Amino acid sequence: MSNGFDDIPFFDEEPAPRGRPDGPQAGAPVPATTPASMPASGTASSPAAGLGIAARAMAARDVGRRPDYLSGLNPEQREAVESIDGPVLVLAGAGTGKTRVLTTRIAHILASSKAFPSQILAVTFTNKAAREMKERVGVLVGGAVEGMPWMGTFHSIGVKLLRRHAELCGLRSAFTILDTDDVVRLIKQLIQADGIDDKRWPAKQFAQLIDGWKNKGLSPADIPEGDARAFANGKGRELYAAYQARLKTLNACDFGDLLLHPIKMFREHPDLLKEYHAKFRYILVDEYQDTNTAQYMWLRLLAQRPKGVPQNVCCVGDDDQSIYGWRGAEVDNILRFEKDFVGAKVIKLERNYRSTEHILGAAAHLIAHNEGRLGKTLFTDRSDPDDQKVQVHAAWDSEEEARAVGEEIEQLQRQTHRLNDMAILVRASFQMREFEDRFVTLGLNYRVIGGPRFYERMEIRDALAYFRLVCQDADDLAFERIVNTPKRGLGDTTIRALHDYARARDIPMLAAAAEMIDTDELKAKARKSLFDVVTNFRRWQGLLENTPHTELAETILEESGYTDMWKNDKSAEAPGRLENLKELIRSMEQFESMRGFLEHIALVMDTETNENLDAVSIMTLHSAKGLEFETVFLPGWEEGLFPHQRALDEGGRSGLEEERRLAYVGLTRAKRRCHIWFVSNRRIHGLWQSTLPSRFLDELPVTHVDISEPEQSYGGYNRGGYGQSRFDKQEPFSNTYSTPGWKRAQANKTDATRDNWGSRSGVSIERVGYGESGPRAKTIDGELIAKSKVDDPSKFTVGERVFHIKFGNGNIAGIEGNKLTIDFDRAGQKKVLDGFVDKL
DNA sequence: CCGTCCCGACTTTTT
DNA sequence: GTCGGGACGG
Repeated sequence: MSNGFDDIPFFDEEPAPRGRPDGPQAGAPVPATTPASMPASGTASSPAAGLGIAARAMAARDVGRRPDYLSGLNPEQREAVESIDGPVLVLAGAGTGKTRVLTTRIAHILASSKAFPSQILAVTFTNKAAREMKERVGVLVGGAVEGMPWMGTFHSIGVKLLRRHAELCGLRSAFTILDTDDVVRLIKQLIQADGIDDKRWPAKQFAQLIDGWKNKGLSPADIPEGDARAFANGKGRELYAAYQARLKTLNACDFGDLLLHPIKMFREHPDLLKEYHAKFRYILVDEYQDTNTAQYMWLRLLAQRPKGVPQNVCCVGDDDQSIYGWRGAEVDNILRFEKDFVGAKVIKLERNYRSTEHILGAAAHLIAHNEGRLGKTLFTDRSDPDDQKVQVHAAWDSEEEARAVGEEIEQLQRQTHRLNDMAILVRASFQMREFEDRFVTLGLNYRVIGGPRFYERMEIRDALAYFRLVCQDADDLAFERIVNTPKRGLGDTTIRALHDYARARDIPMLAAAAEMIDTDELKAKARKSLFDVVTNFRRWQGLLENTPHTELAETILEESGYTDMWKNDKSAEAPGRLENLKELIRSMEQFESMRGFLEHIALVMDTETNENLDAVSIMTLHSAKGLEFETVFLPGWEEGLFPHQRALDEGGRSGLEEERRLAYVGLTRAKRRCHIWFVSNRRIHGLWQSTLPSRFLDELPVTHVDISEPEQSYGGYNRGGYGQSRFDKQEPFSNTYSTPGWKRAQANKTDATRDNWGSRSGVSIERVGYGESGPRAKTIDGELIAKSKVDDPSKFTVGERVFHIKFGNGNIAGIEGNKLTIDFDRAGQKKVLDGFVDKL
């Protein structure tokens, strides 16, 4: 995937600033001496002098004694921590102590008095990671974390910069952050306003397009002509520009803008950028493999230094765990680090402290199938004959899979393993349901991580719209959301009239409403309702500064009739919604103002889980990154699901490699036990499909993997079901997809994609004994391949009548190796492995 | 203005 | 198969 860097003007085309920027800027204090020459003992010139007494005591204590935080680090980790000056790339494999290195490094910088806490820029991807970093740095350096305002996600730091300098980007400081939902609604309005058919050109799709452009750091003028023409009868660029203009009038930003505005601002105001150069003495970036182009540009701007001054940038990441390519992450960023930051030191962390040698061996062998990696090999000293190999299990269908996993979990539980130490990691969230159903039946505690989020609930979004409009009366999206919620007799007609009036005069809708009630353009009833709405909002806005925000929030929800609306609602969900609203108000307490709260809610989307309950975790592989469990279950290793068909169709080879990395992430979450499952039949989109084992199973090394025989299941490979996926050229799911998108994808399928399905002909094949008396499995270079019948002549003939346990009777329409194409009487045409059908 | 019915989607997901 | 959004009719 090309990222189009060559087209992007980078800062290095501008002259680099020379020498130290002028004296300390407003904001954080700057040490009087250059960091390099600063004495290591706390003197008047050390950062401690500028801090409070507690912090000073802390600093003195840390500086005065031997840094014992360094003990317990292995040599590589230690080097990563101590190489403070100049660019450093830490390639940290799974479970090699990445977070520890990052946090210890911060502690080390502080302890060496090289910078104030406020002079360290530490960026993460997720709030979860930011929180964890904060906690762990806190353990090391105590209260000094409080003085680290620049530790957070790319986006939260972006907001902070933007709030300070909003006017440089044509915004006011109280700007609203729109979430995806708002963005789509807004775009839809624009598409319709332009007279474009919004059926043919869905707003959602365009929102994703814009998101993609923003990920690449492209503003409307920069997008490739082809892209611009490809949407809405060629109006893509105009639409994007109109969208940006609209955001400005709404005094709003989308997530992409939180990065793009600062980039633009820094480029246009080099003096301002210099201030931040002086400020951020040390920059640390976590999960560097997940950065997209915009983040990369942002980072390079901030890391820029005059010639001769070291760029104190430390990026930590793992190219093998890059699983967010689909949302714009550029693995290239990490692969190119040494070129980008001249003189960079690259440190590999390969000693794994998490998993058994079997798990590591399996994971390493699997990931070795990827090209385009920097190449790390994890190792461990840990070797215990009792360690279990990675277990591969077969099941007839997903129901049996869930049942068997449930049994395994109960058995572990009987051996006094805690449920908290177990996780089920799925490829796609629809897989979760079967496990949930099963666990409900069993009475087994579970928690689903990453499900629907609190803030996405209707009542929460409604309430937030009220709050947003009070804080920022240009927020038309909020206005439109709640102007008729609860019902006030302000329907489409009224809203359209308001909208037109507002747009014609370029004023917010709330202001338009205020004006329109004095005209006779609206019916008396609507006018009265609107008058009430406007006076309410004016009053609430008046209360904003001097009323405690939780109290104000309650007032708003009461006076607007919103709580009453749910109190009068007889539906089953109503009490829950009221409860959620209470919860919302409660959660506001920890913020100092309503604005602060709104910002938090826009940026922090995760809901915390109840750690006290002992429960099995169920989550997607994506959300499992960064976590670890004693026992990990990996169900659904079937072609089409994992690797996912769409990843293959749309991503080609790199799509497949990303799926493989996902598998790698899954395996490396396990500390001691790892169970992989595949099934022969899965219901997808409501239809039963016969499936083939994932090619990733073939890529596991025999030495670290056991195949456990299903006792009496239909679909064990004893029946021949565990077929030669390596040689498989069919698309197992193809029969079920009939959507236009799917057909398009099929039509566009490239040869490159095909190749990935293809054989590895030329690789030597040998037969080795497998297990004691179990079935014999083939291996390729020490890999499993399924028991293969590829050489056997088929026992079936075309036209023959056969029976399949799930699909019933049918006629054989074609034979390809051991795969049969069968026209079933009821289920239509399907491809099935011959092991699953019987002659009639 | 509200409710019902039908049609389409349906990988992963942060911010 | 199931859910959600949109269109249309009462």
